[in-house]
Amino acid sequence: MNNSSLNRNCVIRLFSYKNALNRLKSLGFIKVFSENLADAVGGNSTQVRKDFSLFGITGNKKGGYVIDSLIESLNSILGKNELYRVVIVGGGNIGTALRNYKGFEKEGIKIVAVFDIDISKQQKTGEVPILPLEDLVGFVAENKIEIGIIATPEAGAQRALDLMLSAGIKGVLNFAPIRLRAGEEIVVNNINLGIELENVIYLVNVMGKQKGLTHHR
Amino acid sequence: MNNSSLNRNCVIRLFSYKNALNRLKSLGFIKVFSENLADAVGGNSTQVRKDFSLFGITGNKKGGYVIDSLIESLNSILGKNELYRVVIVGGGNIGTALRNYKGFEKEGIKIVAVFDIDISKQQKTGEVPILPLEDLVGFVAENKIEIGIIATPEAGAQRALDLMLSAGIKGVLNFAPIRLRAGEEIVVNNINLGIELENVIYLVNVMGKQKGLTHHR
DNA sequence: TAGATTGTTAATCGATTAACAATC
DNA sequence: TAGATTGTTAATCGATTAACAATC
Repeated sequence: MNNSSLNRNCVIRLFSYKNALNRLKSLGFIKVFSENLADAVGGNSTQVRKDFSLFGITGNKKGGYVIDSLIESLNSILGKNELYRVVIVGGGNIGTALRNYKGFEKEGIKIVAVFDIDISKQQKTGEVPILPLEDLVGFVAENKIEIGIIATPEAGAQRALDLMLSAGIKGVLNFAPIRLRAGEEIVVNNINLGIELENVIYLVNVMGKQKGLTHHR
Repeated sequence: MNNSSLNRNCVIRLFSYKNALNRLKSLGFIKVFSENLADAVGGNSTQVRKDFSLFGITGNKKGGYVIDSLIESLNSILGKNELYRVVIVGGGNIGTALRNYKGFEKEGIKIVAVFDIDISKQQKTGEVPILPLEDLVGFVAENKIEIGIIATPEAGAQRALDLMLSAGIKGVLNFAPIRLRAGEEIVVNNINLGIELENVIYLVNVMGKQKGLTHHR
């Protein structure tokens, strides 16, 4: 664990392994080999073992890995036995979709509130209320929320980040297509939907000329 | 252009440069230095120049780059003077959000139809109709669509991909949290929202111990 | 045991960064 | 010219993969 290769890609792969393991488990499997896991996530078996070894996870020399205990190890490494509460700023298309997205629940992620400047969008009641933006700082501080999602238009994103920061949020997933200015004390992970789609388009165009070039990420 | 470093990250950065340049242009700027561009996308100036050099883009030894011609070069490299038509499979939260997402238009991307198995969601009229899934293959073939988005639940994703493939689609942006089986002849770019958010959570937790570790992607 | 699989070291590969000559 | 900036080569850095000993 003192190893310096605490690498972003590696962590992402750990999450993928965990997802795949849960799927395998629900299919009734008890054990896996590194080879199976590699297939499930589209990697190679050496890398699976290397990733595990980086975090001190070990299996059985011949018998592979016991799924249950592997999931347990991953959960403890990835810090996921708790429920994570998340707020969203921006109640537009993306914000609303994420508010209703079913995929978060089973990962222990709960969207607790959405904030928007547009008063007409307000919904003070309901399981996930939509509140005015000026309530953000108070709400976050009071409920000790650490994670936020920015789903505002480009123009509102920096302000959203600044508010979040001042409220004590420590990590942000940003969907606004702009690079945000932030200090060292906050984690920002950017998803730019336009760029992701354009990237597919570009690769398709390149593929027209060169042969074969499957791209999985 | 015969250089083999035709690298995914590099292409993504080219898209970012283009976005930043459009922004700078709309602010009235005429020229940029590699240093400015690096700031705008959060990179470093050597990398900017290296990326350009890989694609044969040159500037002026002292005067930096003229924004207009730089945008033009990038557009021709990234293949973006055309309008790209895209279909979505899955009319749930994500699919609907993407259908209405404003950010695509200015990138020359147009969502032309959404397909869903749920008949009750159908909307045959309107600018972006929601059609039954069985119309997908015919529609795509007839309109020569090359790019698709999968926004179905996990269970429907592989079928969606197979249908798209058989209809002649060549590139897919996949939001279903599952690794799809596809041949060499199709580009698949996966976005797993759960994993992206979990990654933020993980980094925040790690940051609690280690100091500073801003993460921008 | 023989075969299969893990865990790790060493080699390779690729991407980023530093250094610097060219030149406006 | 002197200073600043580009474009590119070489060095570094990090991540992936290959090889293989350990062993169940």
